[in-house]
Amino acid sequence: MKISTRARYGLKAVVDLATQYGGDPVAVSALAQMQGISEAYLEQLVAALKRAKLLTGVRGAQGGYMLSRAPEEITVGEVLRALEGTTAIYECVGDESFGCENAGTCSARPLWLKLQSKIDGVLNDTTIKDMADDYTIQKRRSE
Amino acid sequence: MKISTRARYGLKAVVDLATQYGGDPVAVSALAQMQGISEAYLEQLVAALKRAKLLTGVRGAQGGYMLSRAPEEITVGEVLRALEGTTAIYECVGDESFGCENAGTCSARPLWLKLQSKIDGVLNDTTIKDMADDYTIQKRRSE
DNA sequence: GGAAATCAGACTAAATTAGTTGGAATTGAG
DNA sequence: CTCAATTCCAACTAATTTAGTCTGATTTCC
Repeated sequence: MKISTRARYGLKAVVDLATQYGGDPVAVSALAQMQGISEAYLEQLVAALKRAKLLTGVRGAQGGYMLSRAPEEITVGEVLRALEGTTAIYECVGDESFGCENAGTCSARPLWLKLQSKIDGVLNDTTIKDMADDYTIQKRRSE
Repeated sequence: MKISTRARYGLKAVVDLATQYGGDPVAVSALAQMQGISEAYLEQLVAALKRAKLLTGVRGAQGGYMLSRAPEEITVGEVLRALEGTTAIYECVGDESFGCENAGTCSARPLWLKLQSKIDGVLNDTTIKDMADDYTIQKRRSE
């Protein structure tokens, strides 16, 4: 039940963009440097976020990426869905009501559903602004 | 953030054993048949549950496995930890306080911690008896 | 003694995740 | 006008994890 590096790097990038919200676009190279990861890899992740319309790209020199909406209007759940496709821990409890013929007699399903709803609760309730704020507080503490 | 088949098959087996609690040991072959999966594979999972002392094995003919404790005294969290090693979605929020040097400035960590505690809440609070009961209700409905 | 079972562990196959590579298209700055 | 900085696109490779098989030894009831 691990979280992928995709999700972690991507989410962190969104939070980093949130701290620059309202300013100039930020290049992927800058975002990659902040996290100490490969620019090419992060580019891929950022592209997925753009496809989901969470980010807006500005092409050409001095270009980069910006949040499409205010940090308080983007939830962590949206970001993870853009990066991982779904937040479902198991197909049979996903959004797209995948029809499992045993759904009626499966003893584990009620648990997976319960767990899933708790998870989605946290994810859909936490915004990027919440995360950016936590970050700022922690940064201040460590200085 | 998927749940492995290991976890699903193993947990289901524990629930199946719960419905026989107090009776004779149940052979892996019988458990495997109930789920329609390979006996050899399930044997592996059951062995992990035995190592964690959740199940007790009875060797020899007429042998099999039994729950070591009453269904209401085994939590889903224990079962998953036995099968998957941990329930941590990411090392840095696991039990074994893995020391990440960036813990102080990592903007994502508070989220992972929050999510992790919700997840553990559900898992440690749901017992095998709860699951077995859900199963019985569902079975009755579908008959 | 033989059949039914656990127990043990190495092995293989499949799938997923992580990351790289190469290059085309766009655009601001000089 | 041209060049450097950048997004954008897609196919490729490598690494890791998960799923599942195979073989065989050991124990114990009948």
